[in-house]
Amino acid sequence: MKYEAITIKDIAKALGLSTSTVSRALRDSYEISSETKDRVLAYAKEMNYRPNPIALSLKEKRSSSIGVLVSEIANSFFSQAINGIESVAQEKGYNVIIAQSKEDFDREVSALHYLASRSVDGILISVSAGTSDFSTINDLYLRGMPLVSFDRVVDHLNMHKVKVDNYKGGYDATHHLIKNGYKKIACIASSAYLSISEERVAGYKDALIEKKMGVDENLIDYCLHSGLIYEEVEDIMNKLMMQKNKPDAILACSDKITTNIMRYCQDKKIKIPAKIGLLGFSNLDLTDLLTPSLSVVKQPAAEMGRIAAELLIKMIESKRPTTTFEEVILPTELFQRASSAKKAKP
Amino acid sequence: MKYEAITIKDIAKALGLSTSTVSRALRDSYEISSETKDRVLAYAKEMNYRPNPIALSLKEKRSSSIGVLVSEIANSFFSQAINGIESVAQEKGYNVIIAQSKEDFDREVSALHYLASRSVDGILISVSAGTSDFSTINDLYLRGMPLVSFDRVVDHLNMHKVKVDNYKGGYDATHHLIKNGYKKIACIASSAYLSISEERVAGYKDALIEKKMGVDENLIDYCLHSGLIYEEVEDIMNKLMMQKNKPDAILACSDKITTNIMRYCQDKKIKIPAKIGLLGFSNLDLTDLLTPSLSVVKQPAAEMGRIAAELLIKMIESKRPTTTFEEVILPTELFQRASSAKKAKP
DNA sequence: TGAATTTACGCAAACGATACCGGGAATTAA
DNA sequence: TTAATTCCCGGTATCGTTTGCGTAAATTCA
Repeated sequence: MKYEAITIKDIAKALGLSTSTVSRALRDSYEISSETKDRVLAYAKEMNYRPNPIALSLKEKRSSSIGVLVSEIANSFFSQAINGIESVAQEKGYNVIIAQSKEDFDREVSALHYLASRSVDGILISVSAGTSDFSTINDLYLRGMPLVSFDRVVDHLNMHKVKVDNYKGGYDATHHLIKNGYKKIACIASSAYLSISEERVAGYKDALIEKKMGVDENLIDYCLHSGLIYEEVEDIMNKLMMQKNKPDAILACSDKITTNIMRYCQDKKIKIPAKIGLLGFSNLDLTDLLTPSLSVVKQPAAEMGRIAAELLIKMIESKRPTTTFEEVILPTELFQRASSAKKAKP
Repeated sequence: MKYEAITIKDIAKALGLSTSTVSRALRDSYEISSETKDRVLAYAKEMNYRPNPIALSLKEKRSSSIGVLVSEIANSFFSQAINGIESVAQEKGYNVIIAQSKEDFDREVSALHYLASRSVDGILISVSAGTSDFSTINDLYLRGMPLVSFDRVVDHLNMHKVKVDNYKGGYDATHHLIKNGYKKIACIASSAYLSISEERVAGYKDALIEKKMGVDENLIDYCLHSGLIYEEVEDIMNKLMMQKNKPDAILACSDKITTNIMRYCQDKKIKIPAKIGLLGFSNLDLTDLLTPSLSVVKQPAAEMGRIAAELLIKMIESKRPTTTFEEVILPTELFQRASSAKKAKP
């Protein structure tokens, strides 16, 4: 069943004019008499005429829509980011088309191809945790597709980047744990492919080194799927808790990892923070209401989305190809709560 | 800056063929010799040819995209629903274009017009809490736009509906509270305009009446913005806690209302469930980890999204106009946890 | 009055792809 | 040898819109 709507041709036929006259009348061209304009406008309004955006897209070679590729929509960070993106897009007259990679490289590539085949004017991308090959993205860049990466940016590619200060986020979080008396701090990061993992871990390491605490590689681990699967976190936690140098605190570097650790500790009846301190990167709204209330590093998700969307639309609407790329770095925010409370002196 | 891509014309010119021949070769028509097909296919592959979806849309009068209108993307229920929608759409070759109304009627109308002007083949809609006038939706229906409403459905309009058994959800929740010894159960619902509010409240009332507990209208209140704004919930809670017939339990009928009540009780140091029991509709992942763990009525959000998307795509792809409309009703699930624990005998 | 402008509109091409129609060349049948 | 097929392929209209160009009619100017 089709949704049939009135076209410029219908108006032309009804009023005995040519399509060009109608088109110009609707665009208020100076070469159309005011009487004709009035007739056309009145009829168009009466028939509720709306220009066909697809025909316009074909003509103008632009679709007025932007693609957003994230790993998982049902993730508080990304849904907040999309919220920001949508608000900017709506304001500037762009559609937002969303796609999710589910942290899978193949799905990411096919989603990119799908979006890229000229159905969007630009793409906002946060790469999947499973992605180590960026040739598809680079191909798009080389072919002139406006791209902006956010959160999980790709360091060595030429494009605008919007991210948080992951190094400082990791550093501050670790520093806070140290200050609160934790001695053996483990770090569970997302996929090692991601620069955000690298940076957060670097901040973690430097905080330890600065306090002369030494870095134990056995206390550092990575989740290929960013903790999306519980078992992934479970395995790492089992390994960590079995080893001789057992941690007394954990820095979790993504939302799902953080909450899955909480779930693990609840299952295994490991008391937080008595047995183990916990501090995680998270954008969930309710972390303050959790048991125990969760210390988190929060990212300004909606703002990242807004800034990324603005950069992208600026690129799309620019006459000349963009040659210099910005890297916008926003601050993270540390919320100190019960899950990383000061450790009782032994 | 534009993203230039190869067209069928370029291939035709390069190989000394006509566009029609190239088109047929690409579609594997029988009237093209296998040599020509091979040449075309090889060249197309080499040049990474992809058909222009916009040109196709114009020709076929379909855009292969569906619009989704929700009140707020950064809401666990809707992001889970969108997740389900996206997975079905992706599978069937449709783009998903999202728009949010922010619970505002005007934004809803303009978003609908935006989506409707032939840039989508159909629309999935969950109406905003501020909507009492459904003429825009009805206009779209009359003009043949395929529409499916989900969650917040519109009762008196002709369209497929996918929802949960709100009545039973409200009834079961209230029954559970009664069974656990609560005597004065308040109910805070979303906008009174929404049928989900009406149905949940009806279930609540019937459960009370069945136990001969009587319905006190002073214990029932509505949030025009579905609890999106904290102050809205704060005002209602203040009113409830001030009045002489103070409730000893609350049934909260939406995600944001539930969590904002928890926040309120934490602020005001009102102990849950000692001072007041709490049970809410919610789709958050972490309700089991909250303090206290939160009793909830959960909706199968992703499944609702999937079913709604399937119904919509079936409608879009149907040759004849849809005349009979389905109403799919899914069960809710009640999770009994600490926030509504059995009341100690006084 | 005749020429030069201006006014107000129509024609047709273009965007990329598809499909109907038609036709030349090669093959087969008579 | 000629007519009838079959095989391949090209021309062109079409989708809805914009826009450069052309051109009658109306107006202005000399």
